[in-house]
Amino acid sequence: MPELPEVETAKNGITPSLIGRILQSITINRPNLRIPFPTDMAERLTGQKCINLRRRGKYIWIDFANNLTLVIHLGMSGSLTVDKTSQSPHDHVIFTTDHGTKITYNDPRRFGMMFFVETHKEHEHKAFANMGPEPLSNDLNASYLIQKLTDKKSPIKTALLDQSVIAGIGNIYACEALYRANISPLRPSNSLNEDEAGALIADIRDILNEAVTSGGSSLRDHRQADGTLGYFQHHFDVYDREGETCKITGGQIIRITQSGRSTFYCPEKQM
DNA sequence: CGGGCCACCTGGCGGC
DNA sequence: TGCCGCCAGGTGGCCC
Repeated sequence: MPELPEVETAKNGITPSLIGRILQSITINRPNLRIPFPTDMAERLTGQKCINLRRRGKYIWIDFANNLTLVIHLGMSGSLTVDKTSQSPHDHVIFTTDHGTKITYNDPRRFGMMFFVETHKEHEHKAFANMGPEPLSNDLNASYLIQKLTDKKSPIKTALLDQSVIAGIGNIYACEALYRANISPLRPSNSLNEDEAGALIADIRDILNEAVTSGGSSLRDHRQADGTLGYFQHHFDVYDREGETCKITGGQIIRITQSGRSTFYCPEKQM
């Protein structure tokens, strides 16, 4: 599921059940996801009070009163559900609060991860030390982006997936933002001028904000924390629409492969 | 060092 | 109906 809008939706979905609550128990049903769970993860969390939830890029940060922050990444297929009504063999971790609320981490492909950092020392961890600015913050602006792309000859689509350039963008929203900005995904990153960089940033923000408002995108069976489906997938202009007609030019949307990932775009609109 | 390729996993879907 | 190959929202290690 998880690019910035889906991670933000997941974080917001579990926040009311966790803030101010004490974890009563943690059930861990297997030794690892992509990487092993931290040693004594359940013991370190049991009895701890949750005081805040934050998001950085595609990671959720859950802060506890003892200065411990649990970091969760949803990988390709992870989800967090409050009081899930059905069970699945891919329910790997279940957090139970002192109110009896259960928050289930489910992840069929197990590309997700969980680890600890010391609160307010997140940036010392390698996952965050080199991470680019949040796209919805003022840290991202045209002069930053131009400077960051100066020596990059790789395609702009590939650069948008690079979390050290901008945090949180993935394959869907990279395609959608380039479509809106009329920029070909094949353009060398360092060929963008300041106006194009500014327009691209504005479109990235619009897309991400719209998707968050829509509860994210639900591909396959992914759902929000309360079990409802996101619906931004119905607003995709190009993603997964190979062969369909561009609503602006009437041209055909095509699919190409860049760095091993599918790119969807309209060659007539995006130059 | 930048960039490409592949591995990590499971499951759904289309084609034969 | 089955089976098989391909594809999937991400990341990071290895290699040139």
